[in-house]
Amino acid sequence: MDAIHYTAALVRKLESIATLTAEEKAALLRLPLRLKTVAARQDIVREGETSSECCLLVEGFACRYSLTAEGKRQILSFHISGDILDLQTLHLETMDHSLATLVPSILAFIQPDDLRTLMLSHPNLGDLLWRDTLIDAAVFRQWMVGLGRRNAYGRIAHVLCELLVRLRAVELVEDHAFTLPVTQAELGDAFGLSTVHVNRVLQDLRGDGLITLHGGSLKVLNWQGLKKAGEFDPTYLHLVKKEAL
Amino acid sequence: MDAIHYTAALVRKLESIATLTAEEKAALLRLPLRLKTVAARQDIVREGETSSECCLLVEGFACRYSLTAEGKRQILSFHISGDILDLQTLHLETMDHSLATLVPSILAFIQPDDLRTLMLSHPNLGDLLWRDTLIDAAVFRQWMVGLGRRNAYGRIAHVLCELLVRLRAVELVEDHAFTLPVTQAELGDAFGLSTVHVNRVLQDLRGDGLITLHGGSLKVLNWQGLKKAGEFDPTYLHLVKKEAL
DNA sequence: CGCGAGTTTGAAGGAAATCAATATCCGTGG
DNA sequence: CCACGGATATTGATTTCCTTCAAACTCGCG
Repeated sequence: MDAIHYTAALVRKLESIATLTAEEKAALLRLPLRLKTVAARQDIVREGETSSECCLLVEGFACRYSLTAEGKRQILSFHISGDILDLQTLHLETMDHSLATLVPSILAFIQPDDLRTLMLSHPNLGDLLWRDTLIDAAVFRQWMVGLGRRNAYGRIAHVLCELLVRLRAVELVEDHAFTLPVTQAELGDAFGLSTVHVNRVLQDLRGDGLITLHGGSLKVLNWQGLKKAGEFDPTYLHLVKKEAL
Repeated sequence: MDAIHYTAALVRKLESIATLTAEEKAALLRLPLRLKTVAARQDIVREGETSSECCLLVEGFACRYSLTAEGKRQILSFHISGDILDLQTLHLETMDHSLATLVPSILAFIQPDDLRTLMLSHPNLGDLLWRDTLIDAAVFRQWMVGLGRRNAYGRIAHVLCELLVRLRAVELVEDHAFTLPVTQAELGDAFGLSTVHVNRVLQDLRGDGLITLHGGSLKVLNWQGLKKAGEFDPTYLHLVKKEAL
């Protein structure tokens, strides 16, 4: 990340879901931030806590998760550069789930009051943040469809599509390839699958010539095929620029 | 529903998640409404449509759902009296899922502009509506945990707990009993289960003395047991009055 | 080189789906 | 008031997808 403006990631992300005026961009860039670098696999906020700041993921990869009584983990969403992780602290007191980094990341904490001031002076930005939380909810719903009604192959294909489109919207995709810094165990936690089965499904996806995946880098070889396998329709992401898909 | 104020259901619901001033209540009750009665199992809005009004469920039962390519349905949430069904039309253009009634219902349509005017004059109500959409998202997340990490028995137990608590918050529960106007097929669509399996799980729940269910009426016999079976913790509903649970 | 996290493979077991049939409920009209 | 018909619920038998357990393998790294 170039050093100039850490909120640039946020601007770029918000521009992917709406159009900003120059003044709005400037106001976003003026937001006071408290920066923090965090190692991989560290909790950012934990279920039950009352977090007093909103957290912007400037660079890195994070996830939202919840633990069941037996200690099983369900990952609820993945987050990328520019995502505001806990906008909900603006309106809800206690966290009903946890947030954690997946790789070493740069976080920027924003005072809720600064955000409120910003929204008062720029109502459109307030609407835009609300829009962003609604899109998050749409992503949850789409995952629910996968968990409830798609088999493992379709579920994994679907999220890979989702990640490709979201990452491309913030210009983190090059030549249909992106970094997926997630272990197979974590993929399993995200889709309610065992590590073993995730592994087998990934092999199928490779065998069917849809993707390659090694180290943390994923490349989509057959975008049409992957979309079809995951029944992926990007409408729910409500991006302004429709992708050439 | 007593005829006086159809928005009373909304006031009661919002009061379950926050405290309202007298003036705020009055402003809500002044909202212009277009009323409509709808038969059971009718779509209210369909995926892909652009809905131009916000829909308040005054009385009845509704659900949110999505269809996969093979025609499988995933129910995403259940809605009860007082719920605003598509607040998202305020900020998102196209519906990424559908809404339907489950029983004959009374709907009240509100013009987004009326809502916007209301929020301008009463910023707290705007915050409150935002809070409501955040709570909806929390409910989605909780269902995801169920779909991904709980077995059929736990999933069903969990939603029954959720419905009891939500219905009690709007005073629709008497003596641990409420109407659950949902077929076993619909429960299956909600939890990613087959009708057959839902049936077997319900028998287990009955056999374990946790509930009775006949016709559309459900009674919780053993609340502690049901909560335990569903690992239910009502925190995520963010209700103001904590229940005596 | 050797260690450990992550990945891969094999075999066996289980939760839930599917298929198929029967039973029950409930509203409607005779 | 009862008989009928369609929707819903129940039951049994079989199959499938995925889990669990256990072990071996690979790769990056100190």
